[in-house]
Amino acid sequence: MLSQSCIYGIQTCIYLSLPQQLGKKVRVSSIAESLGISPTFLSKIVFTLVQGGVLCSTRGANGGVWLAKELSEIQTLDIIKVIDGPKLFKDCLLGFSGCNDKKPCPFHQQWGQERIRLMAMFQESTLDKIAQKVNDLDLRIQM
Amino acid sequence: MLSQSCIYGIQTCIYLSLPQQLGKKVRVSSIAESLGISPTFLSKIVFTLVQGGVLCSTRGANGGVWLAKELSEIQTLDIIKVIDGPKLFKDCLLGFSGCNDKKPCPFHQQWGQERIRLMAMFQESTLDKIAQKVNDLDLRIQM
DNA sequence: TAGATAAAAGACTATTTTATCTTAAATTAT
DNA sequence: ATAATTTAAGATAAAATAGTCTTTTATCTA
Repeated sequence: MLSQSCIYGIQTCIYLSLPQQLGKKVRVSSIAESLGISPTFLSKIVFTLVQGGVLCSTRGANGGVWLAKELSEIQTLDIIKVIDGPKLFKDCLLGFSGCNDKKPCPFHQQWGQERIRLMAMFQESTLDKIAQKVNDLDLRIQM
Repeated sequence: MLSQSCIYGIQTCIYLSLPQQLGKKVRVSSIAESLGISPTFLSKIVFTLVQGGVLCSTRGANGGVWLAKELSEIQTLDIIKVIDGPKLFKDCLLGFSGCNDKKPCPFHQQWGQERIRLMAMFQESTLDKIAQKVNDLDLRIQM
């Protein structure tokens, strides 16, 4: 469904949305430690998110990364598109390159509907709503 | 979403469901040629489906493979579970191993609902319905 | 200005997935 | 029986994904 890199990217953005981190510059190494991810691997994913306009970063002492926009303006869908690309929401489920509305594969219609629902789920899941949910339920970000 | 092997497996089963092939023993090599897949790669996927009870096979001259059950008794979900396993319908979307109803991740509730819809789609898509659809619309199985 | 810090970049390794090539085993037909 | 055929099996290769290690570059602080 989502690549491991994408999962780490979403986890990172959720982590940066929590009150403890929000508005601060956070070191990639401390994110990696909190989430139990390899620091250098995460730094590549973070850089992808920086290039994609989801995060900002600065180097050097007291450097770190932070969310590039307001929580309400970052959708989970943005993160997925930056890391995994749009293929999940574009490609034919059965891999037929010629599949389209006029020449649909057997799943075209139904998968089209489900895909819209999935996209809506990821669009509506903005970081403010996710952070709220995490706090309300006292969730821990943990593997 | 689905692995390439799983896509090939589903394509193969659909191919075997069409009137031209139904009830016959079909050589893997001719399936592979029709679908544009590497014959030896497909033969491994086919063997997985044989072991999983979806297909039957016999070796030797005039050998080949065929569907192990009635079209109405083979769900796309069966094929997916045999090839990709149940992880799509079990694992936490965000990769949290401790995610469950009592300690849900931020997507647990919504993803749970979408996952049920996806499972239903793959359950309801039995090979008879798919074959019917392919014939009604004069679809070609083509890449 | 110098040293410390932390992201960026590059080279490298490991694992999984996808795919190919060759050989073995089973079945049929002659 | 023997030869031809076809799946099964095994070894190998290529590509994508996941992950590590080292060096470079930018930034802050003393």
